[in-house]
Amino acid sequence: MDPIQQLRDGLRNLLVNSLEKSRAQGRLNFESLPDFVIEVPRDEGHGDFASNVAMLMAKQARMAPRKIAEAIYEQMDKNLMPELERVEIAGAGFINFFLDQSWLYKLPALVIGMGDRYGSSPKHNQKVQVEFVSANPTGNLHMGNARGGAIGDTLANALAFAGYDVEREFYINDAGNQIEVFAQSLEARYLQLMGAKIEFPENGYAGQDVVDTVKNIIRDYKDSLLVMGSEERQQLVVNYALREKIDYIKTTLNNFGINYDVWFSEKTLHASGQVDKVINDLREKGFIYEEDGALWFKSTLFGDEKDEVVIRANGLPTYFATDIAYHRDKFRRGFDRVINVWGADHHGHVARMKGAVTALGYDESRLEILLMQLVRLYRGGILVRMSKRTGTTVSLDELIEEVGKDAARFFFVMRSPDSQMDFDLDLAKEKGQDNPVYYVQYAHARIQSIFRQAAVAGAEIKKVEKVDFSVLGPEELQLLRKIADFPEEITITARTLAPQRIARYVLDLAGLFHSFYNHHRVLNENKALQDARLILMETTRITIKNALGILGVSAPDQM
RNA sequence: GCGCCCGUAGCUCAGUGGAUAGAGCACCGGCCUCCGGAGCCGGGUGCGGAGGUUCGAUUCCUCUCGGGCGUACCA
Repeated sequence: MDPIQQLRDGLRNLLVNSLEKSRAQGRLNFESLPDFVIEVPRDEGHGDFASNVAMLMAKQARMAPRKIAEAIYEQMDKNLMPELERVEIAGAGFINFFLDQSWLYKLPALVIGMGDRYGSSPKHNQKVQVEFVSANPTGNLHMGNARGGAIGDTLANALAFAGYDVEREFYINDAGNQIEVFAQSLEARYLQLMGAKIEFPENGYAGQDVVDTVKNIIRDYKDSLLVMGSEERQQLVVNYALREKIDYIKTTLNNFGINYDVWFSEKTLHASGQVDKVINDLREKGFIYEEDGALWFKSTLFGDEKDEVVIRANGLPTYFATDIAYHRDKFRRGFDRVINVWGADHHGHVARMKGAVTALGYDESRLEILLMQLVRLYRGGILVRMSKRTGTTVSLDELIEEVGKDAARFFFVMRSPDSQMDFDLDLAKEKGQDNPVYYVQYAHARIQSIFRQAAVAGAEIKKVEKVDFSVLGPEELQLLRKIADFPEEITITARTLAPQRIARYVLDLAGLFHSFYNHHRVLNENKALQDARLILMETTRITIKNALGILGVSAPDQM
């Protein structure tokens, strides 16, 4: 399978074997094996792999790390690892392994054999749900939704590649307070446009998009709503608007490369009685008490700062109550991991949500909440306030139109979710070399161009099994080594929920390619070298394309 | 006040407790008779500050300064 993993396992074996022998001979004293790593050193001069086992062992062995490393070295049975060329002890006590480079020669066949699956791990029968964006269906999608979309979808892709069964879910907030206000706003706009002189609700949705929706309603329903009672009228306009908004959201996210498996309606949680049920269940378990006419959840039991209202004095459930029901529903659907991508403005909700999950009897570590810092929008160097209500900011569909899906997605994911992001609209609108996505896409297009040239020249691309890779030089082997890192890069991304790793990885890989390209010709007189380099190019291309695929960015054949 | 996130090069940002902390942009200088110059090569006295834990701290802990967000019977 994964050749890197095989080598790591081999080296781990070698070390453990040597440690045990040293202990048996009384040269080394230790109770248990430390949790050591076998990593690819940053600096090539430190070998292909390195281990920190000697340093971690120092305390319990009561020996200097370098002494321990020497003891391990002396007991090492190199026959266990035929690829091993030499071992060095370096620095504070690192054990550096230098391998015969021929292990890399097996890689191209693996990559080409797996094709668009290269980088993926075998399925391991674990279900994970990623819920992201879940924007209120009362307005346009803003930059925060866009960032959440790029992050969530990239994570979902990475998790799927890492072997999980992944479900993408959008939670539709189609119930609750903001929907009432939405309905009142729509109704007021309708009546106003029909000539009535009435006040617009003070906290209503004042954006132009509401007016546009109402104009559509008037187109379809004319003045027929004037004779209705207010309740019936509000019902009609809000249902109309929700349909329109959800449709808009679906279309826009689709254009952003995002397709959900499940669109989950908040309303159904109320309708099916699940909200009442979950509050009752928590009450029976003793996590709910009554005060000032409201029902409270004892979130302080779980480390929250204060308890939280679940049923208001007016008898209506809060958003939190609905969310508890929602999360029980998620776990009942059998997910091993439940991942929510939330804006940082919801961070106060994390502790109590986890508390509620614990109270319901689930292990809270199965709920992972990825907090994403908010996006600040700049235009002409000036901060643009984002307000859904007034609609004065750039929406996702406008962004896609201006900078394109590829650039936008790459840009959002490049940054770590927990760092605040300044989005400079003027810069993003510049289609050009400032944007790193072009650097990567260009690498892919260039490789395709080489193949077009090869075809013109009538160059034959040999089967990978018949190619001799020993003609490749250090720069090319470095490229292969980077390609070999890809599967692990994905599993780390899936474990640590750090989608920016994929962007960094593919930038690095493209950089190695461009450097290679400028120093060596693929098509040349030396046929054996040409054969090997053509395969190397295809191997590189597949990896770039797969990485871009995870990011939701296209890999163009020409630009 | 309290809580969460962030302070890394002139700017925007990477960096799963490891060795000499990186990239892009900007700035300066090189590279096309040759597969796409949207490229390559070279040029850098930077981890906000102070303690602590550790063989080893940009990374973990405490305090402190600065920025953002939250602190509703809103979502």
